[in-house]
Amino acid sequence: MSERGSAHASTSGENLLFLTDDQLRRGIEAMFFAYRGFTADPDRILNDYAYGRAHHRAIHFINRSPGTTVNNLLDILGVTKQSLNRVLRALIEDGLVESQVGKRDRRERHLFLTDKGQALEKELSEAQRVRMRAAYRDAGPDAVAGFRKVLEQIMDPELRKHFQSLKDGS
Amino acid sequence: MSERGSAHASTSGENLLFLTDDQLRRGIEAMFFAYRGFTADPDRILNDYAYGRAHHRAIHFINRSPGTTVNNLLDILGVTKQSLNRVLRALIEDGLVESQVGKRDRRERHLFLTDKGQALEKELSEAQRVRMRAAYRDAGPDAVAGFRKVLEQIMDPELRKHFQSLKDGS
DNA sequence: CTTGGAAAGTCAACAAGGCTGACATAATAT
DNA sequence: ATATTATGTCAGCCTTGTTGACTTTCCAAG
Repeated sequence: MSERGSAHASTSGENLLFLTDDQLRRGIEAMFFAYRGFTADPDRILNDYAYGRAHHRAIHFINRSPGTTVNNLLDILGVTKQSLNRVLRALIEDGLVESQVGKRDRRERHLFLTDKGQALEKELSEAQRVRMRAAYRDAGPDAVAGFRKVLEQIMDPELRKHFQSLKDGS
Repeated sequence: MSERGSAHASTSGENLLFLTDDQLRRGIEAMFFAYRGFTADPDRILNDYAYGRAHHRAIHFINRSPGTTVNNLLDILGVTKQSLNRVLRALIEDGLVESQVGKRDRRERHLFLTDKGQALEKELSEAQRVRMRAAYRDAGPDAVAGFRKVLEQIMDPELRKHFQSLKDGS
């Protein structure tokens, strides 16, 4: 934590200019505008398939952790089972997701993407990656590290756990 | 500018590891989880007032640019006038927003927060700033700079203009 | 073996907040 | 005069979230 030489705004010898309300407000607005861009490309594609963001999120995390249970997905997505169920039902009916009864615990349903589901997942995630790749490249590796660091701090601790447990494998 | 692939280091003398699909996916998930945290605190407050995020956004940008017109707000928020109108009507009826007929162009309505509106704005934004302040502090100034840099690149160019024009004054 | 409770699914009803389309009004611009 | 712009409004639709009530399945503890 280096010292910064410049002028005021310090309570403990550090330059805390980056913590002014104005800086914070800039960050808040940046999050707002960026999130719109972040979802714009997948949204366009989903529209063609008559799906929405809720379907995208389910597809993403099923792809990420094949065989995950409904309850686990519920935790990650933070919606009610009724809400998720509506989405899953559509995806299963349309043949994008397969639901397998658990072997150890046959109450549980394990979720998998079918080939068709994987195809859509790839289309969606690649569209989203194109934008992120361009942003990362323009901003550079140091900026990317900071980006991720701040985002991680913004998360609720509960969600941060989920995020981190996705780091390695499911 | 090609370079894709997973794990090899450089094609042009630079280390491009931060552009791997895995890194991109991590960023995508970080955005997802962080945005949830980002909106969580205001959402809780809004719930008490029977308002939603749409009201928050309107309040935020009216506070940011007092006297802004409906059309300008429409551009920034990226929703239809019907959608915005529903929200504005509620805020005006409840005495949080005041709508003044334009003087030069009397078709326009200029929007202002009343004292009551400013009070809610302050409550909402302070709740959001508490989280952001903690995140900024934990991540440090360099990370914050990178955070903002990447977010700005993620925005649609159209929205980036709006973001940037909010930098100074309205 | 019975039973309590967990996991999952389902139905119904509702709300917020998006959307489109059609139309009204007022005022500016041509 | 007429066209265009800015705004407002009504009606209706969709997605995606919510609660509440209820059922089915099935594991596990008594």
